[in-house]
Amino acid sequence: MAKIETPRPIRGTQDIFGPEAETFAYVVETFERIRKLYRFRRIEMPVFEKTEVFSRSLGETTDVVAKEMYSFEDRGGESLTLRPEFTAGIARAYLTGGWQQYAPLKVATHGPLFRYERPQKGRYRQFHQIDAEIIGAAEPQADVELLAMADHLLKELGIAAGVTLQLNTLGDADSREAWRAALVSYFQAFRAELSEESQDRLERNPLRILDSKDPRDKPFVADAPKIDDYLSGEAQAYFSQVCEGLKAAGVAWTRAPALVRGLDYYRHTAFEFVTDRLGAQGTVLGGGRYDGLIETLGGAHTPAVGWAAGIERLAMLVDGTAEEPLAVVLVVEDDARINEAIAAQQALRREGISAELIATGSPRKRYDKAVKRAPGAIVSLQHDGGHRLSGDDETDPRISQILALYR
RNA sequence: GCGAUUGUAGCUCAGUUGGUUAGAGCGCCGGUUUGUGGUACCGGAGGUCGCGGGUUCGAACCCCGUCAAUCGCCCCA
Repeated sequence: MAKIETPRPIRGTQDIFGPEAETFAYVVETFERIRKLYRFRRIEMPVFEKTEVFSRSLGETTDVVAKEMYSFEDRGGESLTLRPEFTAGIARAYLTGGWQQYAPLKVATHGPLFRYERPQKGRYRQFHQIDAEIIGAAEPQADVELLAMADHLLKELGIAAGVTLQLNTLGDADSREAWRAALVSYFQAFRAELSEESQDRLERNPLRILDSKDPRDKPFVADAPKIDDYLSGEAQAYFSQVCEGLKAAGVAWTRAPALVRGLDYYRHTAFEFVTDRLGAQGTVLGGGRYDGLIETLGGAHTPAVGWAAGIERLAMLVDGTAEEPLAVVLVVEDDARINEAIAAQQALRREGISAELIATGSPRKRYDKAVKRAPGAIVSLQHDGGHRLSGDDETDPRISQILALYR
């Protein structure tokens, strides 16, 4: 048989193993615990949807739709897309699954997402997020609850130090539009002095100029019109209720007037938990209120707010989570005793004591292998029919009891 | 799509101004030590030096191309 060249993994995918996989699981388990505490209901979502689920909601940002999504045709010629985010799919399910009856609905999920991007630190083509949404709640308390949960989660994960909550409001639809118009006319005046990217953004996505990294843009950004001057009374009241609620909940935050969302369906609250420990990819958890989204999918006007966080990025901030220590290693020094060892091993495991068996390779080396596993106790089954148990004083007394049964 | 950096054993890395059969540690396999908590000794297997081309008497090393990884730009729903 001709030997083939081993297929390479797909760019931007990862095989997660060992301590990293443990940390990944730790993040998910912690999220599950917190989400139950806040009474968010678990949902499971399909990994792919009709392309329009995502393209409709993304609207005019054609770059994203055309270049950043994993889209393909199925055998029936229908365009499908691997989900690049949770929110649009959840909004679709809310409409097609009759979930309106549960409104206001608090839901949470996690799993893989796919974006066709060049991988870099903390950014992969298949990546994983945890996600929480409140659908059908228009009041600022919903924003507060979601933010409090996020803050709580980061603290439980032990990564809150060095992470700050940046908070902004985009106002209601009118406020947002007025601000946007003011930004466009402001930047238009300096057009030629802006970076090429920002000149481009002026047409496509003017709000994005505010978080340009180009030093040529920074001086103009500093003096750009502020959203606060364009907020309607209602929008202002909404934002201050969110701020007051966060204060009551004991959640610290800083105002980030340049924090924006590019898509039109975002309203009011926008937020990101940011760290400086992850290089250029500093956002650890982000979200906001998307009151306009569900309408773009053909539903009734439905207020909603949510956030998502990259599991990989959270895991990078968590101090290494070690694999659970191994309780017992059984060393078979006499091959005739292998079945005796298997029986004892299973008995230990049924008692909830983790156990491994070493019975391969040079008999002389087996004990050394056991030592390297760093178990709580080593049991060697010897040629004379007896066994020797070594371990420290904390060794589980059940071990001796169980072994006695399998002499 | 663009830029920078890096590709040598399963892993982490040496490898001199270009010079004979390309090295170490760890891991793996075997032997010695009859061992009681990661640490000893001896030996073995394992390498198209990312891939292709070029320069040269001679290339892991220099040049061109290509692929991949990492980090950054763009984008960030």
